Amino acid sequence: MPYNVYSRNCPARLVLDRLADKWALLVIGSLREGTLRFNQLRREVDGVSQKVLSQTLKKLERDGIVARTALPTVPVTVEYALTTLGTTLAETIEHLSSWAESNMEEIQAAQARYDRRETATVAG
Amino acid sequence: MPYNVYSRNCPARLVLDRLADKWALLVIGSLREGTLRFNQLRREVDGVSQKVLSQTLKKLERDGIVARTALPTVPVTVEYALTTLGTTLAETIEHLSSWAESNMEEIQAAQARYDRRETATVAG
DNA sequence: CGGGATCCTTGGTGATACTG
DNA sequence: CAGTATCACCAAGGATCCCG
Repeated sequence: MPYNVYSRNCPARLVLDRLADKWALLVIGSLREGTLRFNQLRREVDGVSQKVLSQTLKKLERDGIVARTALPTVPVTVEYALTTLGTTLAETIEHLSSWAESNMEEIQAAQARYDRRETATVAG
Repeated sequence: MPYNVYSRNCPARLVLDRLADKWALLVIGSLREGTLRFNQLRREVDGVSQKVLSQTLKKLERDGIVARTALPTVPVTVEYALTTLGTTLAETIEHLSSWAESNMEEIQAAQARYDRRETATVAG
């Protein structure tokens, strides 16, 4: 193989880098249920600022993952939806999401164990 | 349902937030092939600083995804490996990774299209 | 309503030096 | 080898204001 995914200049790594974006993941997940407008998305993805949401959507649009449609209403209405490509990605992300849901208890238990060891070390 | 994954205080979202970490993803991917030592990992994950690698490993250890073993050699040898939990996560990430590989060409094409439109708009 | 421009703060990042 | 500590730096992110 010419290069592996972990190499800085591997194209797949570039894609992966972008996917490893908390907000992008959350936006894609939100759009799985259907088309949303800018402020709907903003409310759905709790904690995202307007600036970052705007940036994120622009990137995703550029990547062909999200489609942006501006309706000529007054005031303007802008709709965001997943493209076909985006839908396949959303399914993949869904796996990650459900993994997180299934294993979060185990993770929290591990964290508690780790933290107890930490303080125990300090104490004794 | 009590809350959705996109809510700031949803436990699953907390897990997801952490997973949306480029370096964590890359580290987990690297460990899929087997145990690695600190500097091996550092070489494998191209571009990671030692500070960040250290932080990342500590988080992953806390989450019970990675196991850290210090061998009493001189100088000390520290090995990192995936736990059982980590292995299941690695499989999930693999899906994401292979999605990226399969679709990166389409993404790059979309980007080129987008950029052409951009400059076209500017030009005329 | 959607989103650009601006300012300002935080924290990620790299380089360097040091310890066990 | 496997880190920790420190510093200088820059870019990402939040808050705010404003416009079409």
